[in-house]
Amino acid sequence: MFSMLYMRSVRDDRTARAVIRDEALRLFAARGPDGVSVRQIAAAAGVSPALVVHHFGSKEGLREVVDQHVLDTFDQALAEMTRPGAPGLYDPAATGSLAEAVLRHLPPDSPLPGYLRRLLLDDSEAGRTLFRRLFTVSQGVLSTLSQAGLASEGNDPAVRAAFLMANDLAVLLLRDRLTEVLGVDPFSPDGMRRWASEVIAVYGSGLLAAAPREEEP
Amino acid sequence: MFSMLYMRSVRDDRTARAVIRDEALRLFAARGPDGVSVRQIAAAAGVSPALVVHHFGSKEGLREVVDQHVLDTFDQALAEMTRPGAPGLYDPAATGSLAEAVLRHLPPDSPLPGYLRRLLLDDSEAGRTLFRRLFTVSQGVLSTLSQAGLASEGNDPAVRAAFLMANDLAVLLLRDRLTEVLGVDPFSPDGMRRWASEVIAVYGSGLLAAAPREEEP
DNA sequence: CGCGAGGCTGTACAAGTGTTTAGCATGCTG
DNA sequence: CAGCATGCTAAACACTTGTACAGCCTCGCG
Repeated sequence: MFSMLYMRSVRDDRTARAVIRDEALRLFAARGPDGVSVRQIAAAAGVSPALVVHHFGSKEGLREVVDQHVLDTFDQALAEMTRPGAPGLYDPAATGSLAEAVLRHLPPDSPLPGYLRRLLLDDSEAGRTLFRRLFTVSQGVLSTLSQAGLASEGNDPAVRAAFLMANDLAVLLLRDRLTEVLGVDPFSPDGMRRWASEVIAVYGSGLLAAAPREEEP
Repeated sequence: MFSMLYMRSVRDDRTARAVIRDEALRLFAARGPDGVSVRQIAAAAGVSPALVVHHFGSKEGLREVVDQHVLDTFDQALAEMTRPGAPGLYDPAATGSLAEAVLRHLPPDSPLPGYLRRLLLDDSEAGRTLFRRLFTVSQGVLSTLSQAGLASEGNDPAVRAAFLMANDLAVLLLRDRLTEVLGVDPFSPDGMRRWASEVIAVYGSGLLAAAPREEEP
């Protein structure tokens, strides 16, 4: 009666496999792989639990596919913003914040930040890969800024690059907590502005420098 | 035959209840409450699973007791190092690192840092309480340093305090990852020295300042 | 048309979960 | 001494978990 094409919603032309992957991504990001059952993923995707196993072999297999998918997506975004001539990243006024830059190119309700957060925190192979990649980028940014005379690599370039990266990631890792105590989401436009302002001030001339007058637009 | 006293090991005079609590603390820190079963906790404590429930009502009850225990222990350590006249914390050369200060007063294999890490990351009531407390301390330190002329509160004191706190916590949250890319545990004596050195440099005069010559003792 | 392949489901199973219950043994108290 | 509370265990419960199996339906190809 209904052809395969009509099995999928008119507004959703993804294959069932892709739907499962996307729903798993969303749920894994929110509750972690151990906090979500195959049945819940299947229900969210509107399929039977057995189909999940059919397409991905096992729950662990699904996790690996989602990990790789997220890593690929992230790499793509990263390549786009570190390509020669890309604006912003090497601008000292941008604080070199990778997290901020990536977030900007994502829909506000994207599950990707949450998933990346878990990758960085849980110790998985994909997480280690991601972290190494980020560290390399951080070292590259610092080196470039240094050669341009916009920053110093310090006595311990590796540690300085790690310090800057860790500070950057901290906002992603503690987002909800910071939102609570500050009363503003640090990833919202307003939050980003306020956060970046302080980061620039401290990175620019240290904690001791007197606060310059706030400029009103 | 054997009195109750001899039921406990000669070298361990804790009550069974305390043993269970401590083992739960250790296992929760390592794998998270959801990653540990009541049976595993009981086995680690050398008791039956039913005794865990007998003493704590439920697994959730046990978690709450452990949460409170950790919070109490932490508050005690915090009170000790923020008491008037305590050395170090307000010393600008100490970077005001709370994490570092607390870590120093703990045995190297203590499960407490790991548990605190989870409290900060998972969103539980105890975690929110802990985070608020830390934020208050951070605000206090910044304010004190400011009044002493050792730092500026910046245009946005709340955000600056949050920034400093988040940076501090990032090392705790990403410890394993940082250890991998740097080749040194940032909480080891050597790691602390290298990390603190860069933090002091950046907080002292910003990223741009030329690196001063490394002083050899 | 016939027929195989693949997407897909319903059912079942073994293992592990948190928790309940009944009961044992010990030490304290009347 | 009698009796009771307490610390503790073994067994069983109801439930959820991941996964295997058998079979249905529809499409595409000969």
